[in-house]
Amino acid sequence: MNERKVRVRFAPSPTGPLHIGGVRTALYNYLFAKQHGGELIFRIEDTDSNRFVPGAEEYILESFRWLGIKFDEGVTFGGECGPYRQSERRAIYKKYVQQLLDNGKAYIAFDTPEELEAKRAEVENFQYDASTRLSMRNSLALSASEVNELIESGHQYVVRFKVEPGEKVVVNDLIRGIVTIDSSILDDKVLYKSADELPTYHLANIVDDHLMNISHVIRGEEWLPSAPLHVLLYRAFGWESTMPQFAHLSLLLKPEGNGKLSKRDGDRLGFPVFPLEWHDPKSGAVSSGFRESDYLPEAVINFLALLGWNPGDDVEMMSMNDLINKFDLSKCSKAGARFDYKKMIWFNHEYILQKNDEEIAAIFMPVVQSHGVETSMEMLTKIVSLMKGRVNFVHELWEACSFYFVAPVEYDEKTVKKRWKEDSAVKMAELAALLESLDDFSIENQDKAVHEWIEAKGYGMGEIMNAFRLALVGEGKGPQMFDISGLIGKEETLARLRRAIAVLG
RNA sequence: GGCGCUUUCGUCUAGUGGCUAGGACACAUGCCUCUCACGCAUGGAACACGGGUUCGAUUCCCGUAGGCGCUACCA
Repeated sequence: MNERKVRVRFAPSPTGPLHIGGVRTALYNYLFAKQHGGELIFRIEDTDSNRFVPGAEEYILESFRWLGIKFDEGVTFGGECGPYRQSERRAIYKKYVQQLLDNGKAYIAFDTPEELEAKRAEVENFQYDASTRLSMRNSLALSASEVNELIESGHQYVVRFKVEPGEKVVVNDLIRGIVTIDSSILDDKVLYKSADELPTYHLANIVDDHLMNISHVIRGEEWLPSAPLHVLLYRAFGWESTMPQFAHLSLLLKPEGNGKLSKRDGDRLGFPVFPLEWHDPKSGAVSSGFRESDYLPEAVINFLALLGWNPGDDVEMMSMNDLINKFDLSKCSKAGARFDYKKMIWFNHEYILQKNDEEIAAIFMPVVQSHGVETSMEMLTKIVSLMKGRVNFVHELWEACSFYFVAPVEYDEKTVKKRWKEDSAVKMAELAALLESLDDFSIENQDKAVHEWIEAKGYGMGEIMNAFRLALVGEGKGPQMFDISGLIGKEETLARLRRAIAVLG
C-alpha cells in the first residue's frame, strides 16, 4: 500500500473564478505530488450542466500558469486516463451505475424534485433513507413492471445509493486521524440523473479517482461529512483495497467576523480573493485578482502555503522548492485559518526586496510608461535599487519616485512652511552656483563639494538639504539628496532649483 | 435541530507531563538620519471554561461553551 505511486488531483467545477481556498488546496496537492515524485492531475468536474460558466476552465488554467503550479496530466495536458472532463465520460459512469444497480447497491427513484420538496415541507427533517425509501416512488417500493412502464413512458428518474443503516463507517484521515460515523445518518444520495445522463459529484468522484489511480485525496474540509459515503461507495464497487487515502484541509476564514472567506470580504477590506481578475460573463461584474493587484506569485504561494501549514521551524520565506521539500500533511493545522491579508502584503514587500533590481524594474517599466514617461532600463534599475525597499507593491513605486521623471509643479504647503526659510532663496542660489561650477556631477563629488561649502559657510546641514529637497521633489520625501540630483542630472537639478527660487522667493 | 470537525498572543502559528510558553504579521516606543520611508532594537500581548488522571497539567481523559462545516437531482 505504501509502495503505491503518488497520484493526486485537483478537480474544480467550472462555475466561476477559482477561489483562493481552492488555490491553496491545489498548491498542497502539488507540493505533495512533487515531494513524492508523483503526479498531479487536472480534472474538470462539470456534472452540473446548470452551473457551467463559460471561460471558467480557461481562467483556472491561466491562474495556475501564473502561480507556477504545474500539472502532469489532465484537461489540456493529456494522459492515459482521459477524457478528464467529466461531461465527456458519460458512457463510463453509465456502465458503473448499472453495475451498482445489478448488484442491488443502488436503486431507481422517480420522485420528482417537486414531490421531494413537498415531502420536506410536510415532514420535518425528512431524509431519503432506509426508514423512508419504501414509502417513496422507487424500484424498491414498486414492482418491476411498474418500474419498466415508468421508464418506457419517458419518466425521468435518478439512481440512488442504497445505504445500509446501523453500520460504523471509519475514515482514516491523514490530518485528523480516525473519524467514525454511523451510516444511519447518511441519506440515499443521488448518484445519477437520467435527465442529463450525468452522475452527481459523489459517483463521478469515486469512479474517476479509481480509474485514474488516485492515491491520495487532498481536499477541503467541507467534504469530510461525505467521506464516509465515499468509503461506502468504494466498498460497493469492491475497490476498497485501492481506495485513496484522505486528507481534509481546514478552511480559510474571514479576516474578521464569522464565517468562511468570501468575495465580499475582499471587496470590503480591499484585497483580492481570486488569483486573477474575473469578468463575470453574465452580470459583467469585475472581481479583482492578485495578479492585477500587483502581487508577486511567489508571495501569494508563500503566504498561502503557511496558512494552515507550518514546517515547525521559524523560517517563513520559502521558495516553491523549499515548500516541496518541507511540506508535510501531518503538520497541517486542523482548525480554520483566518485570511491575514496584512501578512500577505508583508510577504509581497519581502519578495520585492528579495528580487533583483532588474526584475523589479522590468515590472515597473510599463507603469512608468503608462504615465507617459520614457526612460531607460538602466536609469530605472538605479531608481528601483534606491526605492524598492520602501514599497509593498511595485505600482506604489510610481508615487514614491515620480519626481525622478516629473519636476514638481506645486510645492507642498506644509513642507514649504517648515523647510523654506526667509534666506532659503539666497542659499539655494548659492547652492545652484556651486553645483553649476562642478565639472564632475557624480554623486560622490557633489556630496564632497556641498559638504565643504556648508562647513565653510557655517550653514546647517538640515536647512540646506531640506530646502534643496523641496526644490527638487516638491515635498519632504525621497532618498539621499545626491541620489536624486545625481540621477536627474546637472541641467535638470539647476532648472528645478531656479524655479523653486523664483516661485517660493 | 441532527451529525462531524475544531479551540495557544488581535492574526498566522511553534511547542512540552515540570519551560521566563518560542517565532512572524499587526501595534507601540526607541535608534539611525538632510526629509519620508526602509532597516535595526526593545516592549505589551495567548494556553476557552469546568471537572478528573497525576507529586505536577497548556500538554492525557470527560464534559460545557465558542467557532467551522455538512445536512440538494451543487460541487
